[in-house]
Amino acid sequence: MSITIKDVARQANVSVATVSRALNGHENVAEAVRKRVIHVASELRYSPHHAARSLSSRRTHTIGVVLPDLHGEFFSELMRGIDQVARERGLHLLVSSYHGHPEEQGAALRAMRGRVDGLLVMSPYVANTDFLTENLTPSLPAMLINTQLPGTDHASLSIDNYGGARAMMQHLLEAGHRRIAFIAGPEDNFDAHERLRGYRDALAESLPHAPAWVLQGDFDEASGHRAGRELLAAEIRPDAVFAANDMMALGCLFAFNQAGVQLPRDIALVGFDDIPLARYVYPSLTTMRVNIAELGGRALRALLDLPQSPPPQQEPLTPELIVRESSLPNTPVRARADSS
Amino acid sequence: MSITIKDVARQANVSVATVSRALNGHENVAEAVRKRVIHVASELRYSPHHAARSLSSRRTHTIGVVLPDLHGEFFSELMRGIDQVARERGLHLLVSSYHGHPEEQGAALRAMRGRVDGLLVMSPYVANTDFLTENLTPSLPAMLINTQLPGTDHASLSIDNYGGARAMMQHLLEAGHRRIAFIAGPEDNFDAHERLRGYRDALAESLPHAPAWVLQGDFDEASGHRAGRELLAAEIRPDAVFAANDMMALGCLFAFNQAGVQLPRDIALVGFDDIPLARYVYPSLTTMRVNIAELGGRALRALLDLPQSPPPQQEPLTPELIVRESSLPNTPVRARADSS
DNA sequence: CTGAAAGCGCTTACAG
DNA sequence: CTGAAAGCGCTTACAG
Repeated sequence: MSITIKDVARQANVSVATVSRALNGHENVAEAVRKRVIHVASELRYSPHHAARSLSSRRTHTIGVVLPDLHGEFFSELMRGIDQVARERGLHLLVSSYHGHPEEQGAALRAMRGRVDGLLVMSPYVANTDFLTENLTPSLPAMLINTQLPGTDHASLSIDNYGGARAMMQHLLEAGHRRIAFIAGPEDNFDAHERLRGYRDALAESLPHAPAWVLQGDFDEASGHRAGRELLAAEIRPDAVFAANDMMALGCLFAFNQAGVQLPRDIALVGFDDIPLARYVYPSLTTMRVNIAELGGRALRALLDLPQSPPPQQEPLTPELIVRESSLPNTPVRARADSS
Repeated sequence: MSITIKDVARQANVSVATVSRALNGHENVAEAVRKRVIHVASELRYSPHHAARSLSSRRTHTIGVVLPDLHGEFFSELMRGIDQVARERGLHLLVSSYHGHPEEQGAALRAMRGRVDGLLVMSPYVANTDFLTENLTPSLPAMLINTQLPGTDHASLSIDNYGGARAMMQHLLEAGHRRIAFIAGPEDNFDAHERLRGYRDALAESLPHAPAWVLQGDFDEASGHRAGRELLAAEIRPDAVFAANDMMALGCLFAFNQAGVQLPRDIALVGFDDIPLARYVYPSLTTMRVNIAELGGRALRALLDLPQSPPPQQEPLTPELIVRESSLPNTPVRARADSS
């Protein structure tokens, strides 16, 4: 059995109420008593039982984080941002992922009851929002991240994927590219959807007669690699390739490298996200920088402010164009085999 | 106020005890009653209050995971493995990272009290183990991951980094390399330490007169990139470079690519970990595969078995040599600029 | 400034 | 098979 507040009270010769007050920093405790209590508590290695504390205080000091998945560059960065703010505020994180099975979101959300003071939820699915709406209760503050929930005014925070994709297209078009292929993300993914829409709209506006050239990918390197090979096999290759995220862009880049295609001389290539590797590959990758960690951090801060400031729709984060070697127009190609 | 077990009891015309039993699947409930209770519960969207439940049942169905950090390829994979097993067993995960500040581990561990049924702890620091030993109580089962805790018989699971590094050295030596440089990981990191030791020992045994050539890195691409540039500036370049992890190997690879150095013709390059990108870079990277997700999953399974089977020291996971292009001896270098 | 007591929402022997 | 009641370890009005 572990040490409880009673043990501390007995040792310190006070009531449990006083121990509680002393340890929680309430004002109304005599200084000498406080010191004694704190001393005894640390001597006994007492640490309050969290469940008991939160049952009586109605606070858990914990935030629930429900994500589609836990691994990968994106979630990992998101967690970093959330985690950092959580630490600043002394909060714990109860994480739960539903592994790409939207139907399990409901269970994940329900399981959070009585365990968290608030919820951060990301559900980048275009459809299947019922699992969400049905399980978001008004009694538990929740902040949606990158999640589209039509017909509700739920607080949410997202990335301007559409605007970002348009900005990237403008960059490519200004560089003189005309045959621009797009490697799309998963069809049921909201970000992927918006980025594709940005590509299509920008293309239709600038080059009304150019047909959209869209390859299906699913946001991982393998699908980018496949798409890259497919593009190389086309009768007329594209001038430029716009991958809906950096991981696919890298897969595509490696396919091009393997085939001896020179970037950007033969084909320009750009991505979206600005993952850490983007700047290290050769040639370095032009991309739209999305500050994912900031997205997470801001979402948590907004969640904590929620009762006070109820602006439900936050301004979306604007991605920033990062021009690197992979799309530099008319750059002299660097020598690749003439140094030792 | 949200729905409690009392509300369900009232609606279903039974006592709270019966509601509890019905919902928890106990045998001793009349079938008709069980059905009624379940129906009422779902109608009311009742979901048990976790803190209350765990306070009385002494079980939390939650596992605490204390890691140095939450982001990056390694932790992300580790979490994936842990998360998968957690879901199989219906467990939740309370995560906590101490962001590379070992001194905060104690607080993180103590905060887990009354919130978790067990602990998964990773602390890859060579020194500073006091924070750990002082806060690991026998009352809470704990499993150490990749953590060296001298003088205790704590249950732990780790990777055979030393053996892996030796195996890689053997591969390089067999391929005929003699001037082998090593890009080391952080000095206070246990994995880094073991891999360096493997390099040194293998070198000393096979080439007693060859001096060790060690560059300091810190496990990220940037430090690998720096080390790569440093190696290129050496009077006599190495035959082969062994980076203590893949991220550094990639940074080094990009530095070599930028300089026009041909891999593996000019210099062979190998890493450690087998992160997903290793197979996609050009040339693809030879590495030691560490099944990180399995490490996490196995650690959790071992934790759950802990009371029953108390073998404290688990067999370390053996990394597997994955030979790819970056170290293939005498491979014809593929053309890089002759296709269109 | 301090203590006795109620109460948070459950689970679980104990009776019946 | 069911209910009344104790109890889990805290916090917090309420008195004093």
